Amino acid sequence: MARPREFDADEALIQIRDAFWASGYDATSLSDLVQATGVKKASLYGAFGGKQIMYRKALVDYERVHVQACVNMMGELRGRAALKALFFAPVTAVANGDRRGCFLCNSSGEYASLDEASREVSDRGHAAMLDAIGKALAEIDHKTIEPGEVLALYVGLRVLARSSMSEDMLRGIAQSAIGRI
Amino acid sequence: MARPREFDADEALIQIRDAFWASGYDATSLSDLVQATGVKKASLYGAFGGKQIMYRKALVDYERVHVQACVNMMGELRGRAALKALFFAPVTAVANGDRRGCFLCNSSGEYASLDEASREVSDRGHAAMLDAIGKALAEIDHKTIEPGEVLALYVGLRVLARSSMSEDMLRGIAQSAIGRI
DNA sequence: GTATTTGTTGACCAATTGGTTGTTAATTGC
DNA sequence: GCAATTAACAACCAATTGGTCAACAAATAC
Repeated sequence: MARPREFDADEALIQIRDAFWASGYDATSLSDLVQATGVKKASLYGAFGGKQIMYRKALVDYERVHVQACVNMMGELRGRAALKALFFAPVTAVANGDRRGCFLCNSSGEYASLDEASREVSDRGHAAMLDAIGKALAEIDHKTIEPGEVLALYVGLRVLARSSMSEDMLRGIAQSAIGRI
Repeated sequence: MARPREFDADEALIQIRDAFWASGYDATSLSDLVQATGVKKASLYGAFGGKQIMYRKALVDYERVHVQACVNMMGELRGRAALKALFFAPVTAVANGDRRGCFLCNSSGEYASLDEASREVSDRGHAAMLDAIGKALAEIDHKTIEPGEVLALYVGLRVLARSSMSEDMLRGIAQSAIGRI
């Protein structure tokens, strides 16, 4: 009963998510988002709302797609294989030229710049990761290692992948980590 | 033979460093720096140069003071005690209400926003940490754990300390980590 | 005291920031 | 065909961004 939208909002949200993922909240301007989506600013506002809302929706989308994929993958592989896949994901990402790290981990780094709603999404994502890690650890009957330690290692790998750390070094870390579990 | 500066440049750099440390490069504006230092913008430019230069000098100062302090501390404690201190530093910081994390770790997260000179400082700082960690590991005759794994754990702890992770959880991670070395 | 040098200051700069609004253009129900 | 609804778009908004400049002020050398 009204004029239909000319762009795919889901597709635009993916571009928005990738832009925030690569550069973070503050370093990504509205013009960056306009360029990334090919959608005019006012239309972006009409479809999503303000910048903070776009960021939150981008984070939710990342949680729904990537965090869920990670959790599902770990649930299928189970145990040590699941943790191995978790540690090597950052390595293969860098091997493919992807140094964006993990959007969730990045959001922790700029937690202070986020609004309350985005913080909750970030916290929820971490909780989901912790849960999947805890299950994998239980499957290999590990009691001395905290799930949080595995998460911290993963976050550290992802953050270091954003800097200049070499693929080989990252792989060495992942191998060392999985060898000690 | 010329008019003397009315403010202490070293003191101002500390305020600038703390501002960047807390909020990162993009989220810290010139007005933030003016407010933090109490020095007018043009004087700041006269003493330091542009924003990027101020960030780089702040990072260098962090490296000179905090990274060096960490490296020295580890050199004195040696071995397992050094690594224990490394892992518990983020916990005590949060216990004192300090969730700024590690300026060096934060710079990795916004590596893409930095200029080449700042990246080099960041890399150099990581190398110094790796070196100190490697020495501590050698002192306890540890061959199966990569120094990079310890660094990744530390970075992960520091990044998670910037989000809402509880002090207790961080302490649990630190205890788990030191218990497995 | 004057020249020189350099710090301080506030005004000023163009560009960009996130965000809004009024007009026009599609679409459906009737 | 017309009313209702909503998208698209350009123009516009105040505020802020990083950065500069010219006038003035303080110190020393001579």
